[in-house]
Amino acid sequence: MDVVSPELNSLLPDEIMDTEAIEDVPHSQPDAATVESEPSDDTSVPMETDTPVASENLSLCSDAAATEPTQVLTTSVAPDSTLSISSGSQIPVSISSSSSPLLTLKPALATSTATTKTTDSVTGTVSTSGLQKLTAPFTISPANHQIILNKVASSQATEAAKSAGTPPQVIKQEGQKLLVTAIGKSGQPIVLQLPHTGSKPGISQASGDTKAQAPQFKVVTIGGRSELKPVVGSASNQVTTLQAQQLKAVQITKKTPTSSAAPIKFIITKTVNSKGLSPQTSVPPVIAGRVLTQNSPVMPPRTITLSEPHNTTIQSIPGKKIAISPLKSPSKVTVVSVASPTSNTSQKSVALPVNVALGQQILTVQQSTSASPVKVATNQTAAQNIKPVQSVAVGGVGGSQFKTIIPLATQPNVQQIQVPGSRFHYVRLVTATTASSTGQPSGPSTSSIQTAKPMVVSAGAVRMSVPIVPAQTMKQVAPKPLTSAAQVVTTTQTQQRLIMPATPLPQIQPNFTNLPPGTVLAPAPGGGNVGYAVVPAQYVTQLQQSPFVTLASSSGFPAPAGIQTQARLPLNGLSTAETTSRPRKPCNCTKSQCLKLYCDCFANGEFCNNCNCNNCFNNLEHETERLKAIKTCLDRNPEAFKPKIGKGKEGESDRRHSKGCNCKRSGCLKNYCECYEAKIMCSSICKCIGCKNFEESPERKTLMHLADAAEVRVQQQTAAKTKLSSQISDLLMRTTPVISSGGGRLPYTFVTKEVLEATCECLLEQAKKAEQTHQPQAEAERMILEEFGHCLMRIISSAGKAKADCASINC
DNA sequence: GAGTTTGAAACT
DNA sequence: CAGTTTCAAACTC
Repeated sequence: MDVVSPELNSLLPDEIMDTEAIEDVPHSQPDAATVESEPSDDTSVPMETDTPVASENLSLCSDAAATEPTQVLTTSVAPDSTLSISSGSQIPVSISSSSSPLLTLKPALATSTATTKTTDSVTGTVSTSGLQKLTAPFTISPANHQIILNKVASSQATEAAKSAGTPPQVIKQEGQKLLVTAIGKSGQPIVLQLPHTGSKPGISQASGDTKAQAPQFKVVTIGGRSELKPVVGSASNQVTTLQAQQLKAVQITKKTPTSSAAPIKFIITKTVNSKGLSPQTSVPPVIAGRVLTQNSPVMPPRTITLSEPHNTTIQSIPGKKIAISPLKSPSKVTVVSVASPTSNTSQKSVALPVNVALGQQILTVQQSTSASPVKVATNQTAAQNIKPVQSVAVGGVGGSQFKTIIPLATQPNVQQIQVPGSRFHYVRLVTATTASSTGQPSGPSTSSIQTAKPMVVSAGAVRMSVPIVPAQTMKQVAPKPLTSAAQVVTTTQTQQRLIMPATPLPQIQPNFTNLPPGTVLAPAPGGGNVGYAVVPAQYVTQLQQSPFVTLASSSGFPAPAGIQTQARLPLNGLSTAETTSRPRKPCNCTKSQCLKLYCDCFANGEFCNNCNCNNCFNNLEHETERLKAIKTCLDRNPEAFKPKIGKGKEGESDRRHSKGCNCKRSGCLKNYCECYEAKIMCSSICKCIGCKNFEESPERKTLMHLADAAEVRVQQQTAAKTKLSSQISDLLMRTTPVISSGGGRLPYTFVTKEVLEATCECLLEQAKKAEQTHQPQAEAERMILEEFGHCLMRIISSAGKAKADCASINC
């Protein structure tokens, strides 16, 4: 779907063009031709919050205090149009913020015209302040799912938008509008437009009511086939002019037509609009919604236009566009935050690059495998005006990553970090420190800005760890058909790697191309305006006590198991249980501040935790320094954070060191050698001297045998002990009544045949160990006796404990 | 636990 | 790119 004309596309900054498809939704003027089932204005049944929701429900809810300005957006969708990810299934999508009631999009049965009537379509309450939780319960089809959350901060333009070419407006953070769009049946793109009611002068509009009115709109296309011609973006119709409108368009195409397994992209857009929501206004800002149906006979793409009328002002939409990299992953969740221009700012049609300096708020994580291209165009303004946004990407296909977003104490702004050639999309969240300079601070909106909290992706207490599939290519690539379902959950090969701190260092944009997957967004406590930091996924476990941003499904809406259980997904090839249970080896750095690759923690992309290091800077409190260090390392070696051990040449199944070792004295048979440490043999790329770490090496074989024997012994010993413990426990369970009734038994009472056998196994293992290590007889006896003592102690301890337990039970 | 050895990382 | 220095882990005693 080509929502964006080539010209507009060309205007997009290259940094953000790594998206497979970027759709530009220019002036929003839904063309009648594009909208098939577009009723007249009178008949339009817009999105009303009161409207009984059809099976599909998209709601953004916040717990925000009533005092804070909020918007509730409700969208009604034509009955035939389905807003469900999987066929027929309900897809409630709710974004709730704790601070304030949020936006709710309810697809209604009636189709709404694109008109900008205030009463039409979507009404929303947006609270700009307070921590916002975003709950996105949704049904994800097992296969390619994408969820995109867009948070757009828009302010009502106090004045009519100036003609195109005027300088871009400054975004004022006074309120937020949250638009949630989701779901199209397979092959049916859904476009959500939010035109502003206010008329825009100076905008040439070919036709349509909505043209003049919609200063701000959002277009979200979901599920549309890639090959389908985009409903929006055609020259004649639809939402077109960027100049007059604050535009955010997200288009997702779904190639797989029908099956539930078909890739589904779910887009949630949240717009922050503070101004329009003045408390005095009796009528809450209304967003007119329109459902547009494409001509496609079989899988008609649908366009839902949500127009948000601004009674007082017209929002000019600068040409700023944020292109979100194409979603290759079958499923993904992306949150995009865009600050809407303030009222006074002039409109600018020029597409502005999304970059850190501009303070754009885009958080996108995208997977490459899924075919459907996604384009997102958004308005963006100065960073200080941007509202915090958190995005979680759920990637499905292999190489997926876990990302966890942790809310910051202060509202962060999302900034997209461009990593040329990177498979990943990085987003930096920067806390907005100041209110919008240009915007007219309305009472409620202004206060809300200060109190605005980062939007939390889920309301539940569930810690979110979402696998993210890296975008494979930076260039626009024709979407590939999604293949299998349930990839989201299963195919994660995560590795803990650092990404980037949220420190506002526009100049620092390290090349993360080679960063391994597995990242976490975490708050940067000491980071001042640092909103979020990308931290190793493992570090999330360190922060379990802290409030996490969670992505949870509503109670009534069973989220995919993968999402809720992502924290348990494999990490670095190991299950979470393994990774968590096996503590990372603490570092002992003293001089490097743990900001050089000398530090294993840093090299592995981990924060130091429970280490013995001195003057450690590898933590959230030193995000700035850490970021610089990361950049330095990447500048020196772009692959610095890549795993050193990778696959060998094509056709080779053995792993091998990416650079090879340089050992000179160790013979590559000690852990000094990275190859040996990784339990791999040296290869031709190694520069080692006197290497003995090769296949036929007798020394190596000997070492390996010893190591294997030791490992076996350990395992056997562990098993024996486990068995002993279990048998003791079992015995205690059986003897409990005796104890309770008899008033106590001596420990030897518990030495049954089973216990005795287990004890003997332990002793035998100890004897074998002594024998294999060629211990003298005295030493062997000592080891055996020592083990025997341990066994006895365990028996006695268990017996005593059981006795105590029984006593307590009797009491 | 202190000291030594080692090789990767960092530096020149 | 090569040589040197720095650094922290691995190892030894």
